[in-house]
Amino acid sequence: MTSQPAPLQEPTRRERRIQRQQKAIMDAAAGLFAQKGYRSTTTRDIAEAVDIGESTLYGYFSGKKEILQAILSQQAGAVDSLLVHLNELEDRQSFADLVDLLMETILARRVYNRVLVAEAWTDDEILQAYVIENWQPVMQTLQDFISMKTATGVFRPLDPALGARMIVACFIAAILPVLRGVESPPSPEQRHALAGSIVEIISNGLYLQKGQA
Amino acid sequence: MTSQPAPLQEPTRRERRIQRQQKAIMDAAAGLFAQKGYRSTTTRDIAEAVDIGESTLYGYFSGKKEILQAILSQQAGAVDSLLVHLNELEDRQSFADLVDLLMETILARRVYNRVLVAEAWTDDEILQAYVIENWQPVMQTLQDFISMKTATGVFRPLDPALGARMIVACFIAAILPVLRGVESPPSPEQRHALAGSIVEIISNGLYLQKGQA
Amino acid sequence: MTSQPAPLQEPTRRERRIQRQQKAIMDAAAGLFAQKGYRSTTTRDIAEAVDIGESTLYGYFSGKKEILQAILSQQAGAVDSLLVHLNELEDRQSFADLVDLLMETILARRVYNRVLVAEAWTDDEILQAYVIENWQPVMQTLQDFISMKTATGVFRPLDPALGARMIVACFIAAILPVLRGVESPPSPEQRHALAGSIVEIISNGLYLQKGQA
Amino acid sequence: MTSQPAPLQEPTRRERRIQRQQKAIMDAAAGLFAQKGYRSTTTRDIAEAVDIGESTLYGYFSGKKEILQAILSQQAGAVDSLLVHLNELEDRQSFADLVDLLMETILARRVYNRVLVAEAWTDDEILQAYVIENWQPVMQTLQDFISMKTATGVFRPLDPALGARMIVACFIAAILPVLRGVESPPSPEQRHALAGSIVEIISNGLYLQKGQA
DNA sequence: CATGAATGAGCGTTCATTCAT
DNA sequence: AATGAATGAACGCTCATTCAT
Repeated sequence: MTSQPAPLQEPTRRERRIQRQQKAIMDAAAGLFAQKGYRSTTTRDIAEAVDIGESTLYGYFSGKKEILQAILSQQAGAVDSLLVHLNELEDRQSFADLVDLLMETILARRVYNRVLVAEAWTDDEILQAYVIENWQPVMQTLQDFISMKTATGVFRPLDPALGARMIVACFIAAILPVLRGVESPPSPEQRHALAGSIVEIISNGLYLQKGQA
Repeated sequence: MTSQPAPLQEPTRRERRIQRQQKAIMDAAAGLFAQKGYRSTTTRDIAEAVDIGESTLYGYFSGKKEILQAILSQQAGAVDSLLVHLNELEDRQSFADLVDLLMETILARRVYNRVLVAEAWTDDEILQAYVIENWQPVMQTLQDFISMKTATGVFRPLDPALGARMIVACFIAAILPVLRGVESPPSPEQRHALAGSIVEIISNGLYLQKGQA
Repeated sequence: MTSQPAPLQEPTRRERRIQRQQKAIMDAAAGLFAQKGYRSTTTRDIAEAVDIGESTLYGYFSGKKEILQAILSQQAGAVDSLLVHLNELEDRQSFADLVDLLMETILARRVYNRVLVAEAWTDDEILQAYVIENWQPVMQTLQDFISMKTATGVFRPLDPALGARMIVACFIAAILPVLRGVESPPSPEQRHALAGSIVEIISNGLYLQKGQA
Repeated sequence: MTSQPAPLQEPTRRERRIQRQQKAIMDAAAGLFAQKGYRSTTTRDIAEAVDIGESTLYGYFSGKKEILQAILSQQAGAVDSLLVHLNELEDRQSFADLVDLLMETILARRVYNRVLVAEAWTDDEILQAYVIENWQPVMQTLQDFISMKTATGVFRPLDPALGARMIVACFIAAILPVLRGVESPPSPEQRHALAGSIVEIISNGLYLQKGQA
């Protein structure tokens, strides 16, 4: 008895405090991983950045590797939510809005994504589990969209896989310096304009078409 | 005849043997750096890959870091040679040939380039010294080309910097899996066809133009 | 009473434990440095002598070199305190007491001083920073004392610098085997008698003077 | 047959060349050992100083340690020759000449002696084999001399061992900076004058004696 | 729950010595 | 006889992790 309150669902207080601390550790660690790489970042670096004792980290994560995995996992959900919008992609949905959303999604957690790129670049398991696994549905949806457009004579005949890759490449290239950490993220307005330009290029190419004035 | 004194060029025998050994070390190291990252690759790993004693490495390089720098430096010359072709880029020179050459250049040392990307992603000095320094002239030339085409009404009005970035992004995206090490390099024929497709897309876009049939 | 807040001086508990451990490391290291020399003593040797892990050393000193410097620095303060007595050196203060004090001071940290001699013998910076720097004032005071005695006709005419050096040489020679580690240190009584004999010789020489009987 | 000339005593030509090379190595090594210590001097350092290949050293000495021992052994003979003069030490032989000779002997090979002091200070075997072994006869002779003088009423009553140590201490102290390498060696005239001063002090002390004017 | 202290495993590097040429 | 090349052994030091408090 002794007035034990709410024995079942208790994600309250202590639980939240733990999650807040975990997020603080992940943010600090991600910043360091992005700057110096996972391997060159020491647990001492992380602990100092969060201003806690080095061994306190082990109360929130089972080790350095788990901190990395927690950071990498963060992106999975975010990309999933994209699928909803992608599946609705029809003519009435402008490309620009989609690209804008993709860029916004990636930039929202740009530090986490920078870490993801760094690690996936040298680690096959991470590439598979956190990149291919998450982006495969996106690429597939894009390919299906292209196939449909090609079949209906809207798009020129082209390899859907290559087309999908080009689309993604173009908008990622546009934000690469931000992702890499050498440029500031664009304002929503800038980003929107950028998305428009990219879609213009990818849709109609560099060459001026006749009749476009 | 027989008494050829050869007084000048004397990089013979021993010199060549040293350079051969240095290349063997660099190749082995690059493979390991690409797989596990520079930091996670130990000098013991490298020595075992070349099948020499760990301390023998130090007869050819002053340290682990110097091996990395030798690998990174390799690319500088290759990119320089591109500029010659870029500067000749006129109407009569097809885009496709240029893109083909760019891809060939990058893929020729694809393992070295994979290491370069990995390190430049987390190290600002390497990014500056080995990427920006080398690619800036290439990007500038591309921008100038685009500006010229835009001014003469051949290209649509667009930001030359963005256009240049799109061009590079498209062909790099096409070979990214090879660079990353998860796909085999294309045959020259495949590569040539790929270059054609990329140029087609980047030139005229995804949409089928009227009058193109 | 009991509510003593002690707001200022707080080198308590942990601070003292750290200093105790540092001293234990310094003592063990000094013994090894004295026996085998600094260069031939490994950090593993020191750690084993203190019975701690090798890496634990680095929690108390930043490296092997810092352990040496801590040992060398120890003597500075001790020599400084001598100056007080030296400056009071007048007729009423017997030479013997001064020499006794000098010997006691040196022998109190004889192992540290043995290390100091060893390193100063081959390292100019250490010679300057830890020997000349500390002993210069002592030598100067002795020279001033001799000059004064010479001027007043008590001492024979002689080079004060040479005289000072002879004084120091004689008492150091007397304790050299102890400093070197091949003899046990003398008891206070033995040391006192030794000081008397040395002063007798340095004062009146080996020759029996007329009228001394 | 084959006209083999002089099969027995053949310390000619080749033998002498070997000895000349050995001496060159010993001199270079002694200079380095004196500056940086035996342990901190590498075989590469020595080889470079003699301008030969590192492995060539092993044609003249069996290893680094043997070079050191050859250097240390050099002094043995020199000290032995002193004994002849010491044994002739009588009244008619002035102290000053003896001290002058001692100083000259030590300074003649001052670099070798600096190495000897350095190594004997931390190595008991070297102390025994190269210092005590060589200097014991000298000390003994001095003690016998003092005992005789004391018995005949010329010297004051004193411990012969202490007296002998004082004598040696005084003249070594006078040349210590030269031995250490921070002062240039004195000219023969300077050395002679120095010897006179030292003998004056050690004989009659610092105090002005009555009747000495 | 937080942490200072401790540490084993392993890192990059040096060096005296050997050996084929 | 001379040496460039090679290397095992060992060095000083770092760090992710554990544990007593």
